[in-house]
Amino acid sequence: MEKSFEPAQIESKWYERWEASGAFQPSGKGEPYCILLPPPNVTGTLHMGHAFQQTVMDMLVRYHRMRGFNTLWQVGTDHAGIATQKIVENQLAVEEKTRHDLGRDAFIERVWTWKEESGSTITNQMRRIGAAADWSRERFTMDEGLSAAVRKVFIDWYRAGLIYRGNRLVNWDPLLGTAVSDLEVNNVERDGHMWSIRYPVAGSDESLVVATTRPETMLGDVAVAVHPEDERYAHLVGKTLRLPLTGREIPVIADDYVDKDFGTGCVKITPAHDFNDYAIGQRHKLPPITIFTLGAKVNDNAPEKYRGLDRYDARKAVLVDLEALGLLVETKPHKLQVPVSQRSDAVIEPMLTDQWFVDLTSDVQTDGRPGGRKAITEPALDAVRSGEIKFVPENWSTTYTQWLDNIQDWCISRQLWWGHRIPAWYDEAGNIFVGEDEADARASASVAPVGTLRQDDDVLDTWFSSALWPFSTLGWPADGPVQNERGEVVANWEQDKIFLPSAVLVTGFDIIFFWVARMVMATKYFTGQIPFREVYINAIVRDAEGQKMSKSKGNTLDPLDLIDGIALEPLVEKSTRSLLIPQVRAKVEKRIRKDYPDGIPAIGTDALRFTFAALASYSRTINFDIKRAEGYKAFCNKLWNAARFVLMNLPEGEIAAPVDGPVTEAERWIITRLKYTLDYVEQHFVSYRFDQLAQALYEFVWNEYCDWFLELSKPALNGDDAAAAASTRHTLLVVLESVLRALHPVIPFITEEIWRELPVRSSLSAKNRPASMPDSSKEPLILECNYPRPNDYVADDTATAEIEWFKAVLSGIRRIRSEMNIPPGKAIPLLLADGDSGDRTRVAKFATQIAFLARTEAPQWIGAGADEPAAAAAVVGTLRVLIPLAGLIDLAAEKARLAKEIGRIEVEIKKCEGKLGNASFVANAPAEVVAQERQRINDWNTTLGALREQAQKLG
RNA sequence: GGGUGCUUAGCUCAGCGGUAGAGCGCCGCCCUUACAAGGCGAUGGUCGUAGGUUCGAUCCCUACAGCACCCA
Repeated sequence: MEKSFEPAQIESKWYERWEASGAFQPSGKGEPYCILLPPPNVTGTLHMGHAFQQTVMDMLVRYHRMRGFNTLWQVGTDHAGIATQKIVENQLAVEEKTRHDLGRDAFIERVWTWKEESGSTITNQMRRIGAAADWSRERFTMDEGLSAAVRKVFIDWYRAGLIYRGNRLVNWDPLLGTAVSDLEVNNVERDGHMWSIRYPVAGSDESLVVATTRPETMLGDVAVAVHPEDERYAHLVGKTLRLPLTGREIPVIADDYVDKDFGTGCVKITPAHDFNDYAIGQRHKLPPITIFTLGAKVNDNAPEKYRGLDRYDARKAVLVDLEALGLLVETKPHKLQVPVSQRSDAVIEPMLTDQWFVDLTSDVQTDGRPGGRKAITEPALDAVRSGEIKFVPENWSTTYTQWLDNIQDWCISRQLWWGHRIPAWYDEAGNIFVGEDEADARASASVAPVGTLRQDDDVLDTWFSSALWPFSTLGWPADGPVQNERGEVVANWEQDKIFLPSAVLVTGFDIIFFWVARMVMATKYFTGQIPFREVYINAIVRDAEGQKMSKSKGNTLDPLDLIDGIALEPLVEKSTRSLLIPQVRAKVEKRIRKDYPDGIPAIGTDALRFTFAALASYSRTINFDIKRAEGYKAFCNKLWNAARFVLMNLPEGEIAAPVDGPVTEAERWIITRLKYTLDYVEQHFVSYRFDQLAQALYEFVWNEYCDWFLELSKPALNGDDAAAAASTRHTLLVVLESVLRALHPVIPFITEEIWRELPVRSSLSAKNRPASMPDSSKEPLILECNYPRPNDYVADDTATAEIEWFKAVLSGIRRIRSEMNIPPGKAIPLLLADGDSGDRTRVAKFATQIAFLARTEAPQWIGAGADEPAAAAAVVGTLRVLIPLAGLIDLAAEKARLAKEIGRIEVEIKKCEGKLGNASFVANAPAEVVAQERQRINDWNTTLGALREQAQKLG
């Protein structure tokens, strides 16, 4: 083995071997365990959030595979309708073309080409993370099979009356020219103005003043509303206003939506461009007036002079004209919430358009069939409320249920070309025909079409197809094998439906609505099953200061840069490449030069994964500190070197197990510790506490195996007791081999690499080979081994007590050495006084180890009453461990050290006495707590006695 | 306005009704034959504030403050 851990060398060779072994595919044996990968955008790249999430999934998948489950990690990508279309449109823009220049078919052809070019980027990056996924079943939401599922769901829901087409107010992105979901809209606080405008009452000298942040929309006003109990305006309700600039007459209406105390208490109502106003308009049966085109320019419903103006130019023109008329009462600065499209950053314009919706809100249809709330929404709510689906951490279920309780119908149509085209046709009379294809649509119709049929131009929301992921990827709705475009079988519902429900969904909280809820709806409706039993909501990865990672801040990290390392200049270049604003570029460059003056060191995949695990508590954010990752690279190196030590000390050939079990206490102790560690690990896998899991293994490897067992093995290996030496060699190997398997799900590469170096053909490893791999001629892989279980190991509490005693003695001597500045290499005399018979036995047993590890001469007992030289002392129970002062130690310093220790213990004793002296404590506290307190005070008093005796001896 | 979190060592975070912890950093001594990406040792916190419950509160309850995020 190399002298130190070199991640790049070992990572490169294992992934292909693993994949080629077939172990990533379901074994066909054991209980099914399935994880669905949240499909990333096909043209995306891997970011820290993906890397974290995928590490979590991979740990679970590898662990359960080693535990003998029939494991499937279902992977794939989604077509990301808007994002992908926009990328290709941007490419066309460079050629000074639009998608309309190409036409629909040629454009879609071009998107496919781009998908073929860039679609494997993210899946290849996943392989670098070590993702043990079944690539032979990789799917894409636009695959023929998944598209068939989309069509079937649309048609079935339509025929069940649960999908409808309607003219509704939707969030319209005027830049992209499509409706977007309310989930794709961010409300952003912006500085704006509040304008007060006077509306004259018709046939009177009176007037009203309305306040608005969007004065241009007055062109579409249909009313002014006041609160029904607002006395100031009661006499005007029912009267008519003359709408300035248009000359139209509009009524004053009363509606308790209005807040009397906000502004003037009068609200202009523009139903065609505001969601609240739309609702009021419907209540009062006021037809909306649309005043904008789909490109957010003023349309022909407005007075001629404003027509064709962009909405913001129209605002200026309206204000100028109102001012001229003396109707602009006030202008003041105002902070307002502006709806912004996540996809284009354009300000959303609510628009009345024809769209397709999934009904999620009606209880009963007019013909008596169940409405969407009963058929789709409530089953999805019940799945979580009943506990059938559990969120981890649990409180996210509140987020889920509250959203579903207040859900709106789902607008599923998008005015895009890239996506699943809606399987609906219109005849010349406007009748709708829905079906698999035109023929099916005709055949299923109850009326004869008038003239020719024309297919709907729109496509479905990408999330519509993602909602079907839990069952469409398993082959539904076909009932036999499903092939991909290369003719390979990728799914077979008949067999694969055993993977539904999947075990756990690992995903971010930000898509609980987008995706999680919709998967539950669709899966419940179409299969009658829940899509997954648990939902683990992973934390959001932020930078070391807790800031959100963003390219314009320059605090993003590319997981591959952490794995491979990157020099400063290339890092600056790639971080600023896509930034167009010079000030932002300069800021980002400055930050990167400050944060990473030497670039980013290569820490390797294993250390990155361990870091993610160690940070994965139930907290909702994790702050990624590169320093922490470097620490875990050191851990990998520690493990590596421990393995080197073990291998250096192993003989050639078979390593036989000692016939009567481990010979030494140290061996029985480390095996006990291993057993308990594995017990914790098992619990932490169940509770998804990867931080505690990582910590338990970290502490075992470093603080127990390396710090104590390896050190204790040195005197044993070099000692005279041949049986102890042989047994110790075996235990060194057994524990190392076990802990490698235990660590494999977290750090797969290094564990596979070291494991291969072990004498795997020995009886030791053969017994851990799973039944599924009986072929001994095949090169064994750790990833196919059984996961170590607590019951594979025997606890020995007596041995543990012995070693704890030994550690206390050794730590006492070390403390004296360190505090008295005795050089570590210098051998010192060691005397022992007092103590009981147990101490005598233990000293005899551990004499060699103590002398070796503490660098002392052989221990000498001082008889009771005999003269003692002045010495520094460590106290273990009643035993005094003495280092003579002569020539080594400063008497005054030792006295001061003792006094400090005595003081500390006196404080502890006072605390105990305080508790035990309190009658109500003794009366009310549980008996074992009182007993524990009595034990403590005894122990402290024993130690105190020994320390005082020692202080007295020093004079 | 509704909801959900968070506040513990210099930093990042665990923890928990009964002796306050880890990693990193800092300080001291060591290149001791697995590992200087290391070893040994030390320092460091009245657990956001104020009340309450309790024999006992960092932990449970209430209020408040500050900081995040989600929804309207």
